[in-house]
Amino acid sequence: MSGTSPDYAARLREAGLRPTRQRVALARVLFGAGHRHVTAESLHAEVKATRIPVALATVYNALNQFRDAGLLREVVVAPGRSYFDTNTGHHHHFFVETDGELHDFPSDKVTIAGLPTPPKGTKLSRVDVIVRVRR
Amino acid sequence: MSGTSPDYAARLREAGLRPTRQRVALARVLFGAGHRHVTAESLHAEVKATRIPVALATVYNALNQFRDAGLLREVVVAPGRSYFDTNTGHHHHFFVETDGELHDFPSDKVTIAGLPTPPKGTKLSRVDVIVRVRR
DNA sequence: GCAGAACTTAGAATCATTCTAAACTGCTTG
DNA sequence: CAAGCAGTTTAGAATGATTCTAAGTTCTGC
Repeated sequence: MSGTSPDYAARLREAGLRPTRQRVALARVLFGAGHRHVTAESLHAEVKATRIPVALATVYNALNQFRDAGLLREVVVAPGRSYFDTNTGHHHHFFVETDGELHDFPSDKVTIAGLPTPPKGTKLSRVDVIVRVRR
Repeated sequence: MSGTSPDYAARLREAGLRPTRQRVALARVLFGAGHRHVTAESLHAEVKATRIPVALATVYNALNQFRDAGLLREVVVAPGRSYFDTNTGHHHHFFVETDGELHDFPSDKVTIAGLPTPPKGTKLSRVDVIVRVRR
């Protein structure tokens, strides 16, 4: 067995989070294989399948903490439907309205020009572009 | 009394909606004065203040119908928070994350170049740009 | 090892939204 | 204009997602 398996505990510690059994399990699923889009429910199901006991509330807690720590980005596409994206770099989204699928696309080629300056007293947080398509 | 007061009943009928007492009351508040951003709750409060009895469920129904009829546009900015915008023309949004305010800005000057083509089998519905800022 | 803080948990609570079933109302026709 | 009926409204229950609570559990530093 064994190649280099990432040290999730260390990753969490760097983010200021205590590496508990369930946070490590969640991190493993989230960051173990390419970029992902998950909901609390879907992630909960996946982690339970690894036979590590995790309460749904813990998944919510962890997702919020990971997001606050910059490990995840939250994408809100439809009312009552919030995805967490493991890709925290610059990129935008396709959202297939008819079946709720979300896909990344890189922002390399995309240029947005002519945005007005933010209202005074505010500073830019980020610009979300969601390309909505339907089947 | 009286200047030219818009005929909301006719407007609703054109949209294929029966002009009932409460739909007319809602339309009056929504379309009576410039562009607006409302939530079901905020609109409900406003209409009740005009002394026309409306149930919250009716406000939800009407907002959904108005949206489907193209009289409104729905903007999803944060989980569990959905706004309806009376401006259905091309424009984008500022969202002040720290206090939940939403502001329009015209898309005249804004150009988005380099968007990839939609996944095959899908057709473009619309492109949302949300500029998130914080105080 | 141990204390204490941080974390997890089951289940209750909350919030926004939708559903249900019954009462009502606008519209069409006679 | 009376009748009838489909389309609407309504209060309240139901749902679904998320958060809170209070109590038990587990990390971490000493």
